[in-house]
Amino acid sequence: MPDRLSQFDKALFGLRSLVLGGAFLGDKRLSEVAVAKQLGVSRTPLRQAMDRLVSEGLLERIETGGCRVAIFTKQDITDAIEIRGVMEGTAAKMAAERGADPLLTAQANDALDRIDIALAPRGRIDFDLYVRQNARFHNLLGRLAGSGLIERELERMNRLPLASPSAFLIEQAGIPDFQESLRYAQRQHRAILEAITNREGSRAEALTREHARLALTNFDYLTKHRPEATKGVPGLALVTSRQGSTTDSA
Amino acid sequence: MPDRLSQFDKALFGLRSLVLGGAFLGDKRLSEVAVAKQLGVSRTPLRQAMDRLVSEGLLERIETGGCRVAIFTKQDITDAIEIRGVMEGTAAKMAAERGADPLLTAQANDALDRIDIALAPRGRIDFDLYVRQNARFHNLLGRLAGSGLIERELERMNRLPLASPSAFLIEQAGIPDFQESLRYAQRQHRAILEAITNREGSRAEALTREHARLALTNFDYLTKHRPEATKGVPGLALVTSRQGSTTDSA
DNA sequence: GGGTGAAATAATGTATACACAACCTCTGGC
DNA sequence: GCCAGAGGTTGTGTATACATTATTTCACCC
Repeated sequence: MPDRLSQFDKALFGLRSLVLGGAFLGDKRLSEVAVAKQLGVSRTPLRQAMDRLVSEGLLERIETGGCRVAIFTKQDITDAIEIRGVMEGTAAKMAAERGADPLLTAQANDALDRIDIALAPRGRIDFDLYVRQNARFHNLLGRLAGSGLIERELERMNRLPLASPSAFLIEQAGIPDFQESLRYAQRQHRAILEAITNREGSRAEALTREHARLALTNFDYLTKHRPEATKGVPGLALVTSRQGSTTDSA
Repeated sequence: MPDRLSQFDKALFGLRSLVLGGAFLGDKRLSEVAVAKQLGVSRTPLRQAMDRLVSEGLLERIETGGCRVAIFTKQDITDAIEIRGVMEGTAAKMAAERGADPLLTAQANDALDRIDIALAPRGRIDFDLYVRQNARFHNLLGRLAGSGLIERELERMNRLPLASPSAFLIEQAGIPDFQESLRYAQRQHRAILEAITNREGSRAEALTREHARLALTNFDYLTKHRPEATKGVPGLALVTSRQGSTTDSA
C-alpha cells in the first residue's frame, strides 16, 4: 500500500473494501456519482478503480454501461483455486528447474521463519502475522519462477478474494483442528521450498498443487458444514447456478 | 470488433496497432497528448486504452507516471508460450472431465471444418481463414472448460502478441514445410477435440500441451535461423537480457 | 570547465462540465 | 383498468480545464 495515497489509490482501496464488505450485493448497478461522493473522490479516478476491479474479476461490466459486483458460483471458486494451484505449481517447477535466485530464496525462507514464529508451539497463534507472511511466501513463489509474466499472473490470481492463499483462513471458521491444519500447511511450505532449492522440479510442482488443495478442502468443509461461514467471507455473493451465454461470433 | 466504434475502441485499436507496428519502440515514454492527437481522440479514452494495454502486458507503467512499450526478452516469450500451454491444457482437461457443452463442441468442430477448407489439399492455402479459425478454436477451448475464470485468463493470454496461438504463423517465415506444419497442427486440433468429446482428461491435457509446443518450436527456429523474421513480428522489442529488481517489502 | 540549483516548461493526475442514451414515471386515451 | 407514448430524470461516455509533479535547461558559482 503506497505511503501517500493518490486519489486513484483512495478510490481503489475504498471501492475494494466496500465491495468486499458486501456493500453493493443486491444492487443492479453501481452508481458512479454516489460511490464517488461516498469515497470523497471524483468520478475519474473512481472509474479507473472500477476498471481495475473489473479486470480483477470483482466487478463485471453491464452491457448497457456501468458495472455491478460479480456473482460467484461455488464452482467459480473451486475453479479459481484449482487454476491457482496449476499456476503456482508451474511457477514452483520453473523455479526448481531454472535455479531460484538465492536472494529471493532467502526471503522466502525468512517468510517461513516468521510463520514459525506466528505458529509458536505454545501460546496463542499470531494469526495476522501468519496471513501476512503466508501471502508474502506465495507472492515470492511467483517471483522465484524468474518470469515476469507468471509473477504478474499469480499476483492477479492471489488478489481474487476467493482463490487467494488466505481466503479461507478464518480463525473462527470452525474447521476442526484448525491450528494443526496451519502447521500442516507450513510443513508443506518448507517441503516446497526445499524441493525448489534441490532443483526437483516435478516434486516442487506436485507439492505446490497439493498445497493449493488445502484451500479446496477448507472451502468444501465450510460450504458443507458451516454455510453461514462462507457468507462471512468478504463480499461473497454465492449462488448455486447462473445462466451462461453460449453465443459465438463465427 | 464492435460495429460502431466508440472513442475508446478507436483509441484501443489505434494504439494497439501503433504499438504493434513498432511506432514507439525507442521512446522513453508515450506522450498522451501527442498520441491522442494522432489518433483523433481525447486523452480520457486514450488513457483507458493505455490502462488496457498495460493489463495486457503490451505497455508497462513507469514509476513516475505514464507508460512505455514493454520490453520482451526471448525468455519472456518462451515463458508465455509455456504458460499458455499449461492453461490451455488445464482447460482441455476440465472440458473433458466435466463434459463439454455440445453447442460449443459443435462450434469447435465447425471451426476445424473451416480450417480444413483453409488447408484445402490442392490449391493455395487460405492463410487468413486459417488464422481466424485457429484463433476461434483456441478461444472455444477456453469456453469448453465451462469456467468463466479460465476462459477470461486464456483470452488474456491469447491477446499477448507473442504467446498467441497465431503469433508465429507467418507464412513468409521460412519455416521448412510450413504448410505441412499447419496440417500437423490441424491433426492435433482434431485429436484434442476428440479426447475432450471422449472425456479423456489426461489425454486432452497432454495433447493440448504438445500442441502449444508448436509455437515454441516455430519461435526457436525463427530466432536461430531467421532472427530477422522475429524482428518482423509486430511490435517485438527483443532484448537478450534485462535487469531485474529483486526488492521485497517484508 | 564542470557541477549544482532554481526556474520554466511540459506532461500527467484529477476534477468538472456537457452531451447523449437509457430508464422510469406519469398522463392520456382506448 | 390497462396500455402506450412522451417527457423528465438519472447516468454514463467524452472532452477539456486546472493543478501538481517531474524533467530539462540555463545560469551562476566554485
